[in-house]
Amino acid sequence: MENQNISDIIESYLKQILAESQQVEIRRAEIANQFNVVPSQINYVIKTRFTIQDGYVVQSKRGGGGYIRIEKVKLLDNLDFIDSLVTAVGDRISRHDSLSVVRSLFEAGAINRSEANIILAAINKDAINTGDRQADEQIRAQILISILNHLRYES
Amino acid sequence: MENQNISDIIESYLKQILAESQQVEIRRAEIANQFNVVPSQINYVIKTRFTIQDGYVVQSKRGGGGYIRIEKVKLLDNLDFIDSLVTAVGDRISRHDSLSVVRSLFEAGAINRSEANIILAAINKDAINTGDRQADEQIRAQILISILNHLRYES
DNA sequence: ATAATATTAGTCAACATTAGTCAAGAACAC
DNA sequence: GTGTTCTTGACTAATGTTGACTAATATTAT
Repeated sequence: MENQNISDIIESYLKQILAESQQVEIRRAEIANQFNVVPSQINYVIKTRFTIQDGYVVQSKRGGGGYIRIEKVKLLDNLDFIDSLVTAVGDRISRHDSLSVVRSLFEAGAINRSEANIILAAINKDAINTGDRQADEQIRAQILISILNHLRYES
Repeated sequence: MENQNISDIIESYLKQILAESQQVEIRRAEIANQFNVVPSQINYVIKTRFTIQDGYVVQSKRGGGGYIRIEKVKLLDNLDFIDSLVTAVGDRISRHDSLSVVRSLFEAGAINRSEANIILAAINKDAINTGDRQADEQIRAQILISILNHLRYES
């Protein structure tokens, strides 16, 4: 049933480690070799699956002894956390990134599963579809920010 | 029963799988090839025969390892009620009228207070404000309908 | 110390691989 | 005949893969 591409597999591998450890440190070339992909694909995986919206912070160093370190971010108290999400949303946000925001809210305990699902219904493609992508991304951002601001005092 | 068109046949094929499994995941091109139709016909079949009214939720992903996943969901017993609200919302809805819709949902027990508040945050003036009143009313309608459709089933 | 070289990771654009949309015409039902 | 449903394909969009080139850091040679 699971029809996975290699990026998904690498993502799973890293998240499996992160499930038991606060952080994971890799050598890019080594992982690339292990999964038989070009090194830059590791950057792609990180860029698309380990963003701050997803709750990860990435640090790296080049040169001899270089590394990429992925750290699962500790959720601050709710207010700072919501601030950081508001910043992350900004003036406009893609559908993909907005999913990460909702997931982060859920994982932080700011919303429960049914609340998350309602928010997802409010920002999905059926809900926001004016025909102008940029307009859609702006509306999506405004809705998310309105909800985030509501969550500031509700919770 | 005799003269089934190809869309009906593809529908049967998928529903046969769904009779034994909660969900089915396909590669569009593969199924199209199997039934000797163009890929977009699969979209047609899904759009006309696997709607939320029928009790199906569809998700998909493009790119390498892409898929279309059809999930059979358990519909709740509030369908007529939801239908009536969807009709009431229509193509566009004023802010004032949308408050009534949310109130109805709350009073019917379809949502609790914090869910209601999230929905209100999603459709209030801060959230939806393009400068064009008619556009705002259309967006508000789409968001509400998307949420209403979500409330049809257990998730 | 400084320069040269080696060893890492980062960026970006081209290409590949999927699914989605839309509108025109065909087939069908009445 | 008319209106609806079905079929098709051209075009679009999203996502993934690859490799050439760049940048940063460490190590070695002088």
